[in-house]
Amino acid sequence: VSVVGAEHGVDAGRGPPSGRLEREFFARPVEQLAMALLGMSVVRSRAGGDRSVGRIVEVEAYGGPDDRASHARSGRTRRNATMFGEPGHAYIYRVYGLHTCLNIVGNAPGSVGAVLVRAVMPLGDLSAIRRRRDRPGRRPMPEARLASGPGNVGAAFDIGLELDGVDLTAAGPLWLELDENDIDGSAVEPASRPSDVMRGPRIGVEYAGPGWADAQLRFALRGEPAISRPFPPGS
DNA sequence: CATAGGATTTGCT
DNA sequence: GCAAATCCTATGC
Repeated sequence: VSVVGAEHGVDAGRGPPSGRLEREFFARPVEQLAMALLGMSVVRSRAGGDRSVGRIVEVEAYGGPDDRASHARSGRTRRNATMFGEPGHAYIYRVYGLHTCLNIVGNAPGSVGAVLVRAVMPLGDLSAIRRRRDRPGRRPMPEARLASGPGNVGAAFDIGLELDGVDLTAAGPLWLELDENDIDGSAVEPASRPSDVMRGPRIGVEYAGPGWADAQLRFALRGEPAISRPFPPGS
């Protein structure tokens, strides 16, 4: 894994080797990619500003036009165009008129898909994240709640629509790493512990109908406090 | 061109 | 537990 990030002020020489995930990592079926993303670090670097880091703990996989729960279900549109592009880019969309959600474009060659990041455990620059999330006059929320839920991920990491299409493998405002700020070492082999991964139906896709609404495409690291909503018993 | 509703969150009842 | 916030995409006439 190549070491990058100096252009954004990252101390690349500290700790174990660390660097952006590269293109090949994303070029696989979204169901696999979703599981592999659990435990990875997401890094948001604002020009001349703060740098926020967190650990991905919950994701959902969305497929191509045949997936009736996916934004791609009606084919390519202006909104979802990024989903149909190259793996390793950020697909960002607005929901309910106010929240922005972060997706990571993946897929095997010739396929379409993306992984929705539903929850992140904040690891770095907590004050910057709290500045964007805590309400003045109200009690600071628990760390695990700061980026719990797809809309909260967008708010906590200052991910706006202008980041739609950003290449996550290139120097820029947003990227992913294997072990950046991995304080306890538990993210070293993110996809190698199936028993530590919970699996269940995706959230908020009832409209998709049988076979798609209940497809087991939601994944989370078992026991993580930042998980947005409970899984069905036995997950 | 009009309109329904959404891969959600929050605060109030 | 429920409804408001809020806007733009998708769809149908």
